[in-house]
Amino acid sequence: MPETTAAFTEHDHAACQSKALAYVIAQCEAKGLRLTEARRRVLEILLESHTALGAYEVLQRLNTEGYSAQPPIAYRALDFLVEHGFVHKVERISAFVACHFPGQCNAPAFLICRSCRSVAETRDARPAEPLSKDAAAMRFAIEDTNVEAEGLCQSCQSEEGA
Amino acid sequence: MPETTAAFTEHDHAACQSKALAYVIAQCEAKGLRLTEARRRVLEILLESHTALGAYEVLQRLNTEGYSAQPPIAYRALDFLVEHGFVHKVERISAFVACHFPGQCNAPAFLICRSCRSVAETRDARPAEPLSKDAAAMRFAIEDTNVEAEGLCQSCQSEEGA
DNA sequence: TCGATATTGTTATAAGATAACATATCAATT
DNA sequence: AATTGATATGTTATCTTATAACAATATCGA
Repeated sequence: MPETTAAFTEHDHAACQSKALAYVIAQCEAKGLRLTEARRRVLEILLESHTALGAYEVLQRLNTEGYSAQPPIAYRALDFLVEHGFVHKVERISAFVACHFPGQCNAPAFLICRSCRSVAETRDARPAEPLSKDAAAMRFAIEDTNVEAEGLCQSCQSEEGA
Repeated sequence: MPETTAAFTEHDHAACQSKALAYVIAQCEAKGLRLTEARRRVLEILLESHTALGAYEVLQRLNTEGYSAQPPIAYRALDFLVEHGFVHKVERISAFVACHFPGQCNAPAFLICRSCRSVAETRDARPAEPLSKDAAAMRFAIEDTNVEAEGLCQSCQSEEGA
């Protein structure tokens, strides 16, 4: 298996989930960040799967779970989680996915299935490197990058063919 | 100069513009595509600068130029132009920028200035390659990619420092 | 000219995101 | 424990981005 998340492969998801959560808890303690209830719930919702969820989907989940909330609650929690690298925003589909490379995720890249919205995150790719060479040449100061590929995962390819 | 557009460097923009327009016209003739008035106007608006414009900014430009239109007009024209590779959508800022590498633009990558919204497009970078290796390993079929870096261009860095 | 296809015009609304401000909680110090 | 400054939440309203739906029109080949 390449150095990617297990999004499109079988794996022990319970372990995957609890490892990521434990990492976030530890990081928050170490850095004095407050993993409040809203933030933690949002993170847990995202950790349940390797699927990207829109802010309003997260919000709906919060509401059905008895945490009655308005949009800003979800967006603020997501902003916090994204800011600290615990969650990534997948720009292409305006959705959010939990980071599954706790502590090893500098420049994430994503494979996004347009059918099931599963998102695989890769960490060995260094896709923005040629870009940084060009950036340096024109004195452009890169602050953040997005690398996203959309397509069909294996199982959704089968279903389309069916 | 690296193989990027001249967005952040001085250049003969009139030539830049007319070359791109001529290419689109030729391509449309060759492929039997219809470069209608709305589509052409939208393209010309985007070609005026290396700045990315939101759909509603384009729409406003259309309206001030006497082409009274509602949002779908702009979105349809943009969809057409994007579909055929004449314009790119910069997902990170939900905005559109004309392609300045007529005919040589397979997997574009962008440097986006968060201050002036100028967008430089590079074509020599092949940033999605490591990603495609991973994709192949998990039988993920990539259909389209985005590579975007946000930051500050040289002149906006100077201004922030001032 | 007919008919199929593609495009435009228009209204309405869906979906995504944030501004603004009041209230509450936390945590460090007195 | 009380004070206080900073941080986070609750809530309303609104803004921005994008599309659904359908009628009217234009284009092009048979």
